[in-house]
Amino acid sequence: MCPLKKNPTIYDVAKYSGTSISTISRVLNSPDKVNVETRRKVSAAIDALGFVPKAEARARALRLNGRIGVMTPFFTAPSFVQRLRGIAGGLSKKNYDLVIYTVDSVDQLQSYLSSLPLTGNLDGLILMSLPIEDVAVNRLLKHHIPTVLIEFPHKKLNSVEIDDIGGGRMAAEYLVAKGHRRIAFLGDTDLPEYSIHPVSLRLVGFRQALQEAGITLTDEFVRLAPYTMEQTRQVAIELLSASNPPTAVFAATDFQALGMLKVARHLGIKVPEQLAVIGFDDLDMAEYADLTTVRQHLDESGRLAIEILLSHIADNSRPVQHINLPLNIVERITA
Amino acid sequence: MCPLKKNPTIYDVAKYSGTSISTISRVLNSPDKVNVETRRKVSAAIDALGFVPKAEARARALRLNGRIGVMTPFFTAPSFVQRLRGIAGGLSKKNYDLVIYTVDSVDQLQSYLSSLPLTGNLDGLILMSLPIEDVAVNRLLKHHIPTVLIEFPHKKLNSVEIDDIGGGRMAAEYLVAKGHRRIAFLGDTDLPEYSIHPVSLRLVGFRQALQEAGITLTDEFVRLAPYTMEQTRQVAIELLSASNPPTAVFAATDFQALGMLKVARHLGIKVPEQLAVIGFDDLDMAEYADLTTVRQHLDESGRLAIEILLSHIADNSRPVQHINLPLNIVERITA
DNA sequence: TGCTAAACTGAAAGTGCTTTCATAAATCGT
DNA sequence: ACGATTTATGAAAGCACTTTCAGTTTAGCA
Repeated sequence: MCPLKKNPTIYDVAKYSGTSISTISRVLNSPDKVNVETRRKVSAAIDALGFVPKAEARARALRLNGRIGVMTPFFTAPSFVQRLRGIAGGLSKKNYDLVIYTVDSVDQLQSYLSSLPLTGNLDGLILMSLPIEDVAVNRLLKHHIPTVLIEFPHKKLNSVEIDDIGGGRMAAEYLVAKGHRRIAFLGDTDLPEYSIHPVSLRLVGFRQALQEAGITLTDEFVRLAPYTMEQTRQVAIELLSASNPPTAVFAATDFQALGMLKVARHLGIKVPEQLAVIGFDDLDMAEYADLTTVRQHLDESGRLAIEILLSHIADNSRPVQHINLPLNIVERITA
Repeated sequence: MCPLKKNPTIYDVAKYSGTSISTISRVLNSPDKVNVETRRKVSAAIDALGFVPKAEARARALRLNGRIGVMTPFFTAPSFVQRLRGIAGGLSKKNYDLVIYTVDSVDQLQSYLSSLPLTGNLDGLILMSLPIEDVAVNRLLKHHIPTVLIEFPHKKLNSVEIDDIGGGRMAAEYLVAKGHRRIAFLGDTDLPEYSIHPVSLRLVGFRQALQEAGITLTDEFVRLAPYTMEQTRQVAIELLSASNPPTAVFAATDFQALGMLKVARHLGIKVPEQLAVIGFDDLDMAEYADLTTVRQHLDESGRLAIEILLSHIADNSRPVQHINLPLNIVERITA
């Protein structure tokens, strides 16, 4: 009869639609729990009255804001994306907003980390592949923001990690077992300075295991290229067209392994006969390319991260968790 | 005695300072109405407990940072990711929070669309590859939420689109010009029912152009497979191992083109000599695979969407824009 | 000293929404 | 057809604060 009141509340909507406030609340928050017919009536009432739920009241009743933040290096790397997918998947149906903060400098990271906790409108935070200083850790702790780190552990915060050194070793052992002696390493350099460099750890493990097999990794066989297809190709070409090229290459990321494969293809080098290539990550496209690789379950790492986060939001007295995800070699055909 | 509780409220402060919550509230809101001595005690308690009124924090945060929402189909498709990257890039340094909503059913889309404009505190919204009904459009308009649609235009809302039909034509013309007559189409079926299906449009254009070249696309040469590598392979195998296989295939997405290439490789079919493959999208990995493809600039679509959105947020009287992004063929080596 | 106005303060009633719990209705197996 | 579930709904108890209102001090002033 008389729509457009000043500021309709759920009480008004309830009256108008002939239901109760609980029902209104339900159609707003979990529509599937409301009979479709009732839902329709309520929606109509909401529209008719121009009802707008007040975020403040909601946050108060819920004792949380329903927002979880994810900070990630500006996602150029496919692996970040797959992790993000895991996070989004684990969060769907959970009634939390997913707020993405892309970081592209150490300054920005710092400033996010110093202001975000204070604004008090995040219920939890996930840091992907970002290093965090003690000061920032303490700030998060002090403000009781549940936090999960992916790929960059800190003893006081939850984390989901992998054993990069071990992964490097696995790659080395695999190639050695296949009989290779002339083995090269292809890594990237330009993960931005503020970001942890798991690639270096992979190199450490790789070198160790080779050492133990009596093989010395010479400088000539350790190549680093910025994380772009073009630069990777450049380095790959140098490596492969040397006078005495390697018979096997461990690329510290699948992305670079793919670059390597492309170069090999163009140079007419047969894979795996003349050149074995093993990658690291097991990106989606690794399967397409039949790339043998050290698999870390990227999606899973994201999924685990929110699981931990949500459980800590629900009960913030839970002890800190450090989860170590297993690695394994996926043997396809490039090595 | 025991400061640092989880989340101090005014009740805690009241107890700690031996006053009542009303007094705390007054100290916060109108200090001059509180006896200076009491005020001092309360302030001390506030400091000791590290009390931050939640509502205030929220309000401040909401003023300081704007929020842009992006709704996307649950991003399994690489193309969504690349668009998202464009969006994030265009938004960095802009002092807006990026809130991601992943949609995986038509119900969820509806419910987001009916509640987000109201409850979401969003300054603007981008819908990626999602169809939107008139009702929802009107709701957005009514609540003055600037919106940009990507890949699914609506006359009343801003949009960034491409000419899918034209793209299909380009592919056909390209293949015909190369002398092919036996040409097949590989599309996907399982873009979830709620999502627009640009692939069908590509097929329409493709068929048209073939027709004009005097070639009829038979049903046998139109194959649809769900959007997974496995299913795509299955269909590709059927197609290629038929008694009279096609000499060229247009895959409606690069992802499927890659699946096709993989199958061809496994069957020992030479590309492009025995089989030409052309894709659509120009994903990152298309370059790696040397895939000839119809390029749409995915990153750019996201960036443009954000630009339009921000300009409309700044001045909501601007007229609706419909931007049409150009397509072009990137000739690499698979076709 | 007695009486009133001014200055404080706390109890309690909102505020708009969520959620638990109990009840009522509908669906099902047999 | 009948108890057993399952599903849908409403009543009512929070949630973290603000504000009103009445009560208690205190101060002011004959």
